[in-house]
Amino acid sequence: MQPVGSPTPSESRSDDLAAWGSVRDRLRERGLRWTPQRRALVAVLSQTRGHVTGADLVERCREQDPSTIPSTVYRTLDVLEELGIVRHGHGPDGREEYHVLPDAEHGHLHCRGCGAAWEITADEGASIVATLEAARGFAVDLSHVTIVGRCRACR
Amino acid sequence: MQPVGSPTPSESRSDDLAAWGSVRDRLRERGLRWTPQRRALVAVLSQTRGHVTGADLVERCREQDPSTIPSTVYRTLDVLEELGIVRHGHGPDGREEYHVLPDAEHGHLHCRGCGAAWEITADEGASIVATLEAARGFAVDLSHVTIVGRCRACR
DNA sequence: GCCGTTATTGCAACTCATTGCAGCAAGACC
DNA sequence: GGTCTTGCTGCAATGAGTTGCAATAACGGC
Repeated sequence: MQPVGSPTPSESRSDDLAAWGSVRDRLRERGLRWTPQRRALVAVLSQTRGHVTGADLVERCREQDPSTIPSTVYRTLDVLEELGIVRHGHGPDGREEYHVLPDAEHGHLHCRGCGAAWEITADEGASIVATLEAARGFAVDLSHVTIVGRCRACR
Repeated sequence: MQPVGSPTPSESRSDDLAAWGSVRDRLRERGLRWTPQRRALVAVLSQTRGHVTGADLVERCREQDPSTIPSTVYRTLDVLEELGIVRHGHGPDGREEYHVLPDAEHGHLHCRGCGAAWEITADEGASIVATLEAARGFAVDLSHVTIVGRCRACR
C-alpha cells in the first residue's frame, strides 16, 4: 500500500550555505532564539532537497543527536515555515510533507500507481489558480496543493 | 487554529433509502458480510451529507452504540470506498475526510481564513484535469483533491 | 561575567489512524 | 436446525503529530 521508495530527488550535495547562514539572524530579528536544537534541524534541512516527511526529519535529527524530541522538531518547523524557509503540505496519505526553500510556490503531483512525485510547474499552477480565481475569487495557496492520480506511465 | 464550525452543509433529513438499502446486497454479491457494525455505520452515513472526518464518524457510531471500535469503523469505510459508496480525501490539516455518495467526482476547496469548505464544480474540476492531462498525461483523481487558500470574503 | 526576562525545551498525555492476530459469527450448504 | 468456511471483529500495540505545563537556558543589559 505504501509506495516503495519515491523516485523524488531529495538530496543535494552543495548547499546554499549563504541562505542557511542567515537563518540565525532572521530568527534573532524577530526576538526568537538560536538554540542547539534549531541549529541541528537547520543542519539537516540544509542537506535536504525536495520532499521530506516530518517523521523523516525527526529521524534524521535523531541520527545526529539521539536525544532529539519530536515535538521540538515539529515546533521548530512551524517557526521556520513562518519565516518562509520551509513549506508544508500533505502527502497522498495525509502525512506531513515538507519542502525546503522553494524557488517558487508550487504544488505537488503524486502518482498512485508508482508513488512518484513531481512539482507542479509554474504554468500548470497558474492555470489552476486562474480558474478558481475567476470562478469564485478564491486565492489558492499553491504550496499546499497535492494532487493525486496516475501518471502517463502507469495508466 | 481549528476553524470554528464549518458552514458546510452536512445533514440531510430525507435520505435516499433506496440507495442505502442496496448496500447489503452489493456487499453480499462480493462475498462480503452484512454485520451489525456495518449496519450501524451505514445508518450513520445515510444521515450524512457533505464532509465528515473519520473521527467524526467513529463518534457518531459510538453515540448509537458505545461499544463501537474505531478500527472496525475505519476498515468498514475502506470497504465502502471500494464499493464506491464513500470517497475520502484529506482536509487542510491532513485529517481523513470522507464524503458520501458523490453525485459526481469532485474536489474540495478550504478557506484558511474562515474554515469554510466548498465542492469544486464540475467545470472548475474539468479545467484542472485538462491542464494536467494536456501538460503531462497525468490523470487526476479529482475526488482526492483538496485545495487550500482564502475565499473572496476573507481576502 | 552575572542577571533577569521570556522564548524554548523536555516530558507526559492525548488524538487520529493503522495493523497483526486470535477468536467469533455471517451465511451458504445440507 | 446443525455445520463448516472464512470474512469480520475486538483488542492491544504502534506510528505520526499536537498540546499543556513546569523547568531551562538564550541573549540583551549592566
